[in-house]
Amino acid sequence: MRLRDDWEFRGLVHQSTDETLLDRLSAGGVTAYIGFDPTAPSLHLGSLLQLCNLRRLQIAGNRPIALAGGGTGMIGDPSFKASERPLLTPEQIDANVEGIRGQLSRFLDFSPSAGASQALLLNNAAWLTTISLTDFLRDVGKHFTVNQMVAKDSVKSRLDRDDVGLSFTEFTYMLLQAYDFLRLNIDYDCTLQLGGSDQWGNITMGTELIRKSAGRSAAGLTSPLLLRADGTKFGKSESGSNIWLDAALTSPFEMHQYLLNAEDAITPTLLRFFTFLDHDVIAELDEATKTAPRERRAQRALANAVVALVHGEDAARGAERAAETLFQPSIAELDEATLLTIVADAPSSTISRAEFASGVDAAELLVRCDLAKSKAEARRYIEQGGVYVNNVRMATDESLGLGSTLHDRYVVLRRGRREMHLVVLK
RNA sequence: GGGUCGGUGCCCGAGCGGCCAAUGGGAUCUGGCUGUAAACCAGACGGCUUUGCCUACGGGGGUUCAAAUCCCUCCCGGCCCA
Repeated sequence: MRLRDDWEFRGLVHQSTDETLLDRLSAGGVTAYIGFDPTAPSLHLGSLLQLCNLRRLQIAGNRPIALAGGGTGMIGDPSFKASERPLLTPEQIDANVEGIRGQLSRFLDFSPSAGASQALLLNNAAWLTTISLTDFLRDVGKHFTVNQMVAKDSVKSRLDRDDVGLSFTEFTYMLLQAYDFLRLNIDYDCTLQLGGSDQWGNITMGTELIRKSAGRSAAGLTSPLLLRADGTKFGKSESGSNIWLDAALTSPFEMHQYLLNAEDAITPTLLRFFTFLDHDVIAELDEATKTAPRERRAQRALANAVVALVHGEDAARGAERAAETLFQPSIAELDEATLLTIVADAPSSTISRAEFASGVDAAELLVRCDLAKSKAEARRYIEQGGVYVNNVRMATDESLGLGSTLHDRYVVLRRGRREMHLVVLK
């Protein structure tokens, strides 16, 4: 399958500097890069599309460069941000870059056996923290006017606000990114930068700098922003926190659940962006959502594919098995072996048998299991009928004891429609 | 440095001496309807040893029986001037 056909089918292109770009990528041999901000120790679902795109490029025979923003991270990208970013310390940034490094290898082939399309991981701290200010201003700054910089959509909203403002430091960011592209173009023959649509302004600054200062041509390509039906960004959990790619921060089970609950309207797009499934499979799944939405076949396929991609096949199977077991209405009739298989994959915690036998305050247990932030909140959930023990709604005056266990060892707690937790007596 | 406006709960934003844990909107959560969707409807939404108590309206100090509300001072931000 030619890359061009695949990208068009999946709707991966939002803006492009060059009509022939997809054909050149289809032919292979292009070096392209995407930058990743080291603002956190892990990448999250919001970065997944860019990771997949680099992978797609590599599969088609191009050379992908993942650029960790160890230098730009010192400044902070103001693009479409409502307020000034807090500065990270160099130590934090270094630690974050290291965390991201490990995750990239799941998506890209960094081994020499990949030949000309061997992936590269670079850190722009290498050149950004060493260039002198006067060199930078003469070599980069001279090519741009403040007039055009001020006119960028990405900073316009900040300049128009009457409550926040934009620091000179962040204003400079677009020049730093342009310089990255120039360096990669000269040192690695990198001729393409990809990114989300919010990066368009920064990317074109780069192509312009390359043209003006090196007399070479380079291209830019952005992908559409992934929005949910209500216009909010995809990738945040319901409570607003990120879905991380690091299993220690977001368990495979949680990620699986998040995707399994994707709304119908956005699922076709997610399948195209985040999976490598064949076009006819995707078309079938689209159809399944229309004809038999309650089966959620598309969501299941999506959750399995993404968790497998990020955490491996075993993790995907474990998460699916745990979900099937826990959400079974007749959970009380399950045999012990089945429960035992999901302990590792489901969110779970242990409590001493003696403590549980003497009676545990339900509100306190909910807090301990992370199903409630405070006892007041836990009590509220119980009062509102939002707490289930072994999938049976809990009464306000009910207390928990050995009588609540399954096989004398397990208690399945649920808060609301879908927050599950397995308590194991030890 | 000067002038001026501002800093309120997750976010936006009212309040401008007591009736304020603080109107309203958004977000979130729970319930109903469903498919562990969406939309819609209803309710909840600082904490605790919960008829009460504690902590909160940028930080600290003060006035007062009583302060988010008044005064002093410091910190932070916007705009204008130098």
